[in-house]
Amino acid sequence: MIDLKLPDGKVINIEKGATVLDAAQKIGPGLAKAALAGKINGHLIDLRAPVNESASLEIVTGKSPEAPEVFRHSMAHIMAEAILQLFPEAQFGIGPAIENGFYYDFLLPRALTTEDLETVEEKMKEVIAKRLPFVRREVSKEEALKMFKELNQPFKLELIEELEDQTITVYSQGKFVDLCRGPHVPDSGAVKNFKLLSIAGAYWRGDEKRPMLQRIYGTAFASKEELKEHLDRLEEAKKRDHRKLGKELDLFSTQEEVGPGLVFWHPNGARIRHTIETFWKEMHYKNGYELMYTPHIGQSWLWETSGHLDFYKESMYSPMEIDGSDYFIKPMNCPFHIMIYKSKVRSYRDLPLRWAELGTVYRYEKSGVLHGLLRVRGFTQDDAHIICTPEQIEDEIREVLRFSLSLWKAFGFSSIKAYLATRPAKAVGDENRWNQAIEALNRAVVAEGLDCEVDDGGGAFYGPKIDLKIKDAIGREWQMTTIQFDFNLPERFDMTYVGSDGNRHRPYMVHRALLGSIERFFGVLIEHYGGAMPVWLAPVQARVLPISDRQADYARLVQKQMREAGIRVELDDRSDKIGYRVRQAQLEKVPFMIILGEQECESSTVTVRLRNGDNLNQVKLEDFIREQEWKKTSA
RNA sequence: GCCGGCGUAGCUCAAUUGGCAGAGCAGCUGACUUGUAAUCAGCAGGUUGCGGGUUCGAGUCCCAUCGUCGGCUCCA
Repeated sequence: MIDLKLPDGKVINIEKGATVLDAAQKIGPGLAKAALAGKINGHLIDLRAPVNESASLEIVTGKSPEAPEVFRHSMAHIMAEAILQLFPEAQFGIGPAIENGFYYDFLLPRALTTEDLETVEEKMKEVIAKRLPFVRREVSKEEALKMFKELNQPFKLELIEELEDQTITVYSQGKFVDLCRGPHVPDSGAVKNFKLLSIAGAYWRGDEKRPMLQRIYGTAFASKEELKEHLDRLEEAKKRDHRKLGKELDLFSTQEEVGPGLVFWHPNGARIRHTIETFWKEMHYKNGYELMYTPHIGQSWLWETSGHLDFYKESMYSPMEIDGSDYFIKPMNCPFHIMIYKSKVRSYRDLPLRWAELGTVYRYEKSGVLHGLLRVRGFTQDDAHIICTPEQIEDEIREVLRFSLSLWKAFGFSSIKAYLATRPAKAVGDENRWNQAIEALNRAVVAEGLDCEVDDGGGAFYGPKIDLKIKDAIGREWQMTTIQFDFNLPERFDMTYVGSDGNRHRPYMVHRALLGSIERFFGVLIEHYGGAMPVWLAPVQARVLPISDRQADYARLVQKQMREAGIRVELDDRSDKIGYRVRQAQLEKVPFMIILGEQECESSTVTVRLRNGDNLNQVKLEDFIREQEWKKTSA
């Protein structure tokens, strides 16, 4: 007999070699029925796996946090079996569980269509109905190689050959056999709430030189309700798509005749951008930054010195020749800021320098990766460089982080997580500096009470960094802020300052972009608010709607007063019915509709319709103006 | 860049097996003077992304190209 310690502290005894399912049975038949897998000493294992020694045991049910990974992975196998039935000659790549779902990569004799998804789904339902057991087997490496050779599965052979272990586990259900570590649900009937979502091309092992496989993405959840919730979320995301809203609200466009990835800001979008940038500039001045403007192009010397022409050239636009010299359009602002730094001798008394610029850069992005405002070829970074002494670095980092958080709060984002990336194997800069930098980043995160994940060795070769990911209104994470040390450029450009000892020293340099780029930020902002911008950002904050011509004079007076109060206000006195004009303002997501009829005219008041349909009935205009936040003041 | 889908009026979308390119909204003109998400009538709007080809005939089929969408990859 062996002891199994349960999560609640209780200990049960089972026979050595009994299965997890036996143990679950012993705890309770209800639990055994709901069980999907087990967890022995923290490791996920099959329900039918034998337990040979005393350990801690947890039964994984549909409600466990580990469950989705297990049943989604099983779902991928079920899909693979469906594909095998439809295409007996199919070759299989990999099929893992992913966030919210699963996928599997196949090499098939023909391209799949969206109709095929339904066929595959039907087949999967058949497989599920059969409740085929997932059978785990351990075989020797040679045996495995022989097995998958017979099955004509070259991708699997490649994977097996790379495995170090001499014992290989394979899982099978029905006719489908797969190389797999497991665990899986006990049988194919254990999970049925799924939907196939899309087909996509995917290179074998992500390598563009290897064959392109066809990937099917699907989603699966423990309950019908959760599945529906997820599908609704996808639907909601579609509604909020910034490309759709950008067109509907006339915010921006890209134009085929001009070039992909180049953004046109229409008047409405430009209004919002202007408001964002004005606020951003005020905030920077208040937080001790200086603002700068630098050129858009520079001679090749600059990019040779910075190293960009060595390792970033494929992302840069080709040079243009001017008076016999090559000029490149800038993909980054840093070399220009450095040139300002180097324009005179700097003393330790001048530091820290906080230099910011809304700098527009151009990068060549592969055509296939362009995406609305989120991935473009020309964009404006809200860039800054902090140049300081070693003694100042800690305070500076803390300050940047604090500043960043205050900016996010102002724009209505509160859920933020930090990701710290440390020194990779190949890196420049001496280790002391790296350590000091990482320390500073670490302490700043702690001081601000941020959740932080550490990516050990995930930093760039030139320095460690902190990225901030923000969560939007429907729970999606976006990587926006980056705070990045650079031990490379100060060396390459030989940046120095004169210390109190009269000697020259190398300053620290930190790149940081808080919003990231204005374009990308705008895209995220649109999706976060579903196009209904908060009042201070709305391109049109209020629209005055007189019921008939008889209120025309009063309407003009109201408009004038609001305009003089600094409000972006429009008058819509067209001879259409009020319902029509309300509808239009509503579709344009104007925050306030100022309705003026006979009654308002007589009582010298206004009635305000809000975007949510609520009314402020016959209020005094001054009171209404006073009570709203028309402009965000930089705190 | 690669794999696959899509591209018809400013927008959203129709157009049997290849057989006269159409509707709603938006726009313009006029009437209506209106109380909270669409008043009515009329007018105008197109080289079906661009270029080739097959065919008596192409929005529809084929090739190429551009753009876009879903992914892969990249994001020093």
